[in-house]
Amino acid sequence: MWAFHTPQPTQPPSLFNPPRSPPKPPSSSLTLNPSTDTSTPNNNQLIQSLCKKGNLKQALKLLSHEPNPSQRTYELLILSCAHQNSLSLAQSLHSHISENGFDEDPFLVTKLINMYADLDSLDDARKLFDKTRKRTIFVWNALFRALTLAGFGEEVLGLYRKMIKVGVPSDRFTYTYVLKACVASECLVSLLKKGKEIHAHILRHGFETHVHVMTTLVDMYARFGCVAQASFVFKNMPVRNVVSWSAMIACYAKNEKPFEALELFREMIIETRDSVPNSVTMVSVLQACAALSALEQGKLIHAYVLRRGLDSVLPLISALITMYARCGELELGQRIFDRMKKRDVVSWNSLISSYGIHGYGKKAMQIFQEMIREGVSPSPITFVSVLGACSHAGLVEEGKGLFDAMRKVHGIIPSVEHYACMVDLLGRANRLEEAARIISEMRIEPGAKVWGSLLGSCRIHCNIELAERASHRLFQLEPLNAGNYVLLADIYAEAEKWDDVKRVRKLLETRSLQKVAGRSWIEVKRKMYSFVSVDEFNPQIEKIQSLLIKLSAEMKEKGYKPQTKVVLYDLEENEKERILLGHSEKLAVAFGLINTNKGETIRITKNLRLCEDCHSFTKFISKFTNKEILVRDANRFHHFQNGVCSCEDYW
DNA sequence: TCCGCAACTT
Repeated sequence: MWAFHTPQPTQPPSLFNPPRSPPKPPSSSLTLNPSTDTSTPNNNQLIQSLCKKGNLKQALKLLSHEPNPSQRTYELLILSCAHQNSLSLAQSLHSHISENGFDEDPFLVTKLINMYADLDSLDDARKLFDKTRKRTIFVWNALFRALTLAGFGEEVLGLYRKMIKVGVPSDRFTYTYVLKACVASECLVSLLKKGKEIHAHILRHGFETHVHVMTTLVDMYARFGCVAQASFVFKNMPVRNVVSWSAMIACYAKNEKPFEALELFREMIIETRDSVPNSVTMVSVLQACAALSALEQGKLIHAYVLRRGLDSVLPLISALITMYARCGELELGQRIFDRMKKRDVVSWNSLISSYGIHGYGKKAMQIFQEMIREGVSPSPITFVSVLGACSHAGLVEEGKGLFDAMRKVHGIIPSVEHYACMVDLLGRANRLEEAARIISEMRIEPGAKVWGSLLGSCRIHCNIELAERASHRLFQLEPLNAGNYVLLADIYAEAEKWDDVKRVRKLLETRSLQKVAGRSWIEVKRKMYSFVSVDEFNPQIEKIQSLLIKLSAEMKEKGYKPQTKVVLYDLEENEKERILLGHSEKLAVAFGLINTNKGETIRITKNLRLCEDCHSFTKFISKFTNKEILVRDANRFHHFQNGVCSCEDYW
C-alpha cells in the first residue's frame, strides 16, 4: 500500500491494524538507533525527527513498526507529505490514521484538510469533511480555506450558510476566508451582494476592531472595484497597520485612481509612525507612477526605495522596471534589469513587456529566447507579454509560432488572455477572418477580452459584419461597458450608416452609460496637467489654441492634411477641422511646446487609442518644431522624431 | 496544541 520500497515485506497486514493501547510516556533520550531497535517506545520521537529532517520515506517505514503513533507524530508526517508534494503517500498516511482511530481527532482532521489543500486534492478534503462528525470551527475554517484557495467561492458561501444554521459561531478566521470566497469564484457570478451581507455580519458580531478582518474587507471591495466602499471601511478602521495601508493604496492603484494612491502614500508617511511602508506598499506606489507616466514622481519614489534599502526585493525591482518603461525610459529599466544579481520569471516578463509596449517586437522575442537559454521556465504571463509584443510590431507569423510552442514545447494551456492576444495579433494585421476562426475553434468560452479584441480590430479595419457579431456578444457579456457601444457606433459612422449610429447611441443613452472622454496628460516640473477636449480649464488655454491654429495652418502648407474622417459626426469640413484641433492630445502637445526647454522631450499619456489625425499631426510637429515627442496611448508607445513615429504607422 | 490579511509581470 505504501508507495515506497520497504525492506521487510513480511510486516504489512498488521501494519494498519496495530494493537490499541494508550500512548507510552515519552522518553527523554533521543539517542536511539533504528537499525538495532525498531520497536522501542521512542519510535515516535525518531519518526518525528526524521520528518523534521525531510526524510519522509524513512519515517513512514518506521511508522509501520510503531504500534502507538502519537498525535504529534501524525502531525509531523502530515506536514511532511504536504511538503514533499506526494498525494499517494498522503492518502496512505490518511488510511493509517483512520485505521488507528485518529480520524475523529479534530486537530488531525484540520491538518489533513490543509494537507489536501496544499496537494490540490479538493475531493479528498471534501470527503474527509463530510465524514467528520466533530466539526469544530477549526475544521470548518480549514475547508473554507481549501476551497477558497482553489476558487470554489460559491461552495464556501453555501457551506458558510450551513455552518450558521447548525449554530457554529464564526471567528475572525472564518470571516477572512468567506470574504475572500466572495472574490474567488470560478464562475463569473458577482458575489458582491454576499460580501455586503458578510460585512453586516462582521459589524453585528463585533469584529470591526480586527485588523485582519477589516483589511480583508477593504481588499474585497477593492477587487470588486468599489473604491468608495473600500475607502469608507479603511477610514473607519479603529486600528490600521502597514498591510491595511498597503491594501488601500493598492485599491486606488488598481482601480484607476493613481492620484489618490500617491496622496494616500504621502499621508501614510506623514501621519503614521507605526505603519512604515514596506516593499509591498512600494510596488503599488510605483504602479500608480507608471499609470500616470509620472517620471519625476517615479524617480523620487525610486530614491525612497533605495534609502529604505528595499532595492533587492525582486517584485519591487520588477515594478521599477515596469515603471521606467511605462514612463518612456526603457533604457533605465534595462539598466536595472542588467544589474540584478538574481532574476525570476517576473523580472523577465517585465522586461519583455517593456520592449513590447515600445514596439520592439523582435527585441522582446530575443529576450524571451535568452530567458529560455538561461533555464527560466516561462509562465502564462510570459506568453501574454511576448505575444503582445508581436502584436504591436505586426509580427504575425512569429506570434503564431510562439502560440504553438507555448502548448507543444512549454506545456502551457492557452487561456482567454492568450486567445485575446492572438485575435489582436491577427486582427490588427487585417486578418480578421482568421481571427474569427480562432475564436470559433476555442475550447474554452471566449470571454469579453477576446470579443473586445476582435471588435477593436474591426474598428481599425472597418469591418461591419464581424463588428456586429462581436458587439452582439459583448452587449450580453458586459452590458455596462460603454466602450463597446462607442466602437460599434464609430464603425457605423465611418461607413456613414447614420441610422445605425443613432440606434447604438440611443442604446448607450437608455442604459445611462457615459462615453469615456479622451484625456491626455503631461508632467511638467513634477506637476501633472490633464486635458479633456477644448473646454478644460487651463490658464494657458488661449495661448495653446492659438499656437495650434498657427501650427496647423503652417503645416498644411507643408503637406499636413487634417484627417477629418475621424470626426464621426455629419458635419461641414471646416467644423470637423475645428473639432480635430480640440483633441486632448494636441492640447497636451501644444502645452508641452510652450512649457518645455529646447532639447527636452515632451512626454504625453493618453487614456484611449491615439486617433489617426493626432498621429499624423504629431509626426508633422516633431519635424516642424524639431522636438522629440513621446506619447503613450492605451496600447503602446509612439516615439515621434523628425517626422516619423516608432510604430511605423501600425498601431 | 491546529487556522489569517496586502504586492509584481498582460
